[in-house]
Amino acid sequence: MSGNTSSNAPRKILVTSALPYANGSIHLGHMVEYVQSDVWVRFQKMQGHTVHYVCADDTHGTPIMLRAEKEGITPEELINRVHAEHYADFSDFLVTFDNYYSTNSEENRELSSRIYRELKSNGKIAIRTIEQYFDPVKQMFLPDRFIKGECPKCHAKDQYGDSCESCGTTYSPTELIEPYSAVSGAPPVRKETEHYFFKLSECENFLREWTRSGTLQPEAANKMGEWFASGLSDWDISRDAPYFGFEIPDAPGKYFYVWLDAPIGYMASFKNLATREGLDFGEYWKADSQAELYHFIGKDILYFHALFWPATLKFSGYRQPTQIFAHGFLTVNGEKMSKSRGTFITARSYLDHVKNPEYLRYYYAAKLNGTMEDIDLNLEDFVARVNSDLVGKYINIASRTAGFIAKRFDGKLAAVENNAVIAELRSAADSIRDSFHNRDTARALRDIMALADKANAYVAENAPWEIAKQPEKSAALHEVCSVSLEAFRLLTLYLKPILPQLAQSIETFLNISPLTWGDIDRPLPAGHEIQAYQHLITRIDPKLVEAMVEANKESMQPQAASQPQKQSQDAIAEETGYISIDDFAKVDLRIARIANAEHVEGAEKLLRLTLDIGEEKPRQVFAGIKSAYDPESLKGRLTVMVVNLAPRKMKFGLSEGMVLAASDERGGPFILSPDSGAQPGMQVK
RNA sequence: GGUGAUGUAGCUCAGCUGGUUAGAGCACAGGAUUCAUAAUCCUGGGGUCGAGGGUUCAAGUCCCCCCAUCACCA
Repeated sequence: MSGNTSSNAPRKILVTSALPYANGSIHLGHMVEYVQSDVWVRFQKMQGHTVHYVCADDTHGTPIMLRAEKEGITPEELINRVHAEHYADFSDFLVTFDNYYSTNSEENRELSSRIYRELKSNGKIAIRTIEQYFDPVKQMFLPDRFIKGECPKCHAKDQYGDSCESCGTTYSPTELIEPYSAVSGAPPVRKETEHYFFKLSECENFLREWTRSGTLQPEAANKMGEWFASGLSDWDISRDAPYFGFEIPDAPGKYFYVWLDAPIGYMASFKNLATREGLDFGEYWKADSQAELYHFIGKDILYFHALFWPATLKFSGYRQPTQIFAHGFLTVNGEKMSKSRGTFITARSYLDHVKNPEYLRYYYAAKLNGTMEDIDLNLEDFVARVNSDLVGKYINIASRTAGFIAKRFDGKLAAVENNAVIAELRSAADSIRDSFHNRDTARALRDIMALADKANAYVAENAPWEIAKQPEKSAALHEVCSVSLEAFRLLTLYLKPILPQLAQSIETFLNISPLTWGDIDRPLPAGHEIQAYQHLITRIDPKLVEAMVEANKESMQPQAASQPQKQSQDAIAEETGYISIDDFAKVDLRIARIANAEHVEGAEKLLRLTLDIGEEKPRQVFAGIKSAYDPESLKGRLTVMVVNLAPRKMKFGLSEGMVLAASDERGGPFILSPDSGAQPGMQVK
């Protein structure tokens, strides 16, 4: 995959990142991909190539429709709001799309319709009657994820229609026992309907060849082999109304399945950009295009991008992707992101707490190696690594030498010719370039940081602070510091795709124009004047990371059942029915002494309790236990109360907590009593 | 269940087509240094390379079989 690295001819490159679904926030798992592709794009731009980088929100489908309905807004309002959020998140992470569009656009409607018509005229569309579950209350067909029921294999309750989270079995929703609609709760009925299919089974020869032509990573190609082995079946590309999406031409009431128009959204986003900037759309998308097309995706959507997408393009007369770059998932502290552990961190939450997006960009880049392996965000390692690499090693080189240039040489540099350290930094350029090109930023950063070590060793060996004490060695001091800053300039150039903002502030500090790859051989000249050094970056305070994790724990409100997500990292496993110990710990239960209990005038069921839990002022709690207890008998008793229940204003006054009592049809309520020895205020846990 | 991948020092990871005493960074210990919002430099401890078989003169590196983790199964 390094075939093009040696060529310096300017190339035309179109890059995409996967379209995030407009049904949720961007989280740190998503950011892996956007950081990876943004770094690659910035690197290619530094090489002098013409690069366009486009993306869009993926806006269609049943989940969007239902979510908007639940919020009482139109789907358009929902996707507009989410689009703004997503765009802000990406911008603040320094991910610079040339266009961030929406699949719900006229360009996309036109392109989707055109492609469909081409597929149809090429005989690749079939219409078949299928039987599908239908929600009789909601009057709609139900996607698999919206049907729940009992697993046919392990008999776990409330499993989704496509697979069981308890035993891992996959099945079709028709196999579920006692299915019900996740939308209305009603038992779904089987109903026939006509669906449109893309005849993928006829594309096997083409796809076998295409996947062997260097378009995929070796691991991805292995996956493909597996799919070929099991045979390709036709792809259902239609959904019935009601559906938020594009209606299929000449097929009233039938809509394109979201996964049909989503990748076409890449084209539509580019088309919108092309119109705006006067680019030739056809030059990039026609069948014999010489431009290069790269898709960055997560391994979970390889199937769509490596089978459906190239086949769709091929049989509608367009070019196919040059390469598909799949990456793995993100784990946090070695585990799946988890809301209860506070490791399900949104991009916004990271920005709010840790602030600087370049720390995370650096850490991700240090982990990504161009394969489909998962990467781990170990939060302790994150802090240690960023602090020692960026602040300790890299920035420190400037920090320890720039002062002398200002103090002793009016900010002007000396010549740096024939220096061994500089020569070594330069000679690494090709290797670093290849690593970037191959998306092995982990290797690139290992090499770059090894060079930073060399530069620091150079500073230590030459001890400018020693030379500075000897006025007659002024020239030597000048040279050592100038060499160090030239080394710093080269390191900055190498790091620029990953740390664009920091690089920019260093360009200002060094008083130079924006660095490109060609500047490697153009050192800071003798007499060049630099700005006074001021701090460029600060260390991460581990407390900020801790606070971020805490905040994400707290923000886990028991929101109504989260919508199914296309992003498979969305920790659907949260719905197993169990709560974690952390969840339980949120309930602050304490032993309370009933200091007073009395009837409430006008209340049928309530008693007013005055509860002593060791606080200065006893709590007033209304409890619905009048039917079972005489107030006098309660006075002095110990019981258990929920202390941190939000105070609630009731008809008879403010209730500042709740006492626990048991009851069912057999009787009650019965309040709880602790064993003797318990004291008011003790925590129950 | 099938398939793909991963498992190397406390942590995060390198180890190309098998070849001398298995490496780096961080962390840790000792020393040096003090220009800078305490960083850096030198030295050191620490690994039966997931377990077990096998091939080979030689295996972290190839083969087999287990175990664990992750993912995919339209």
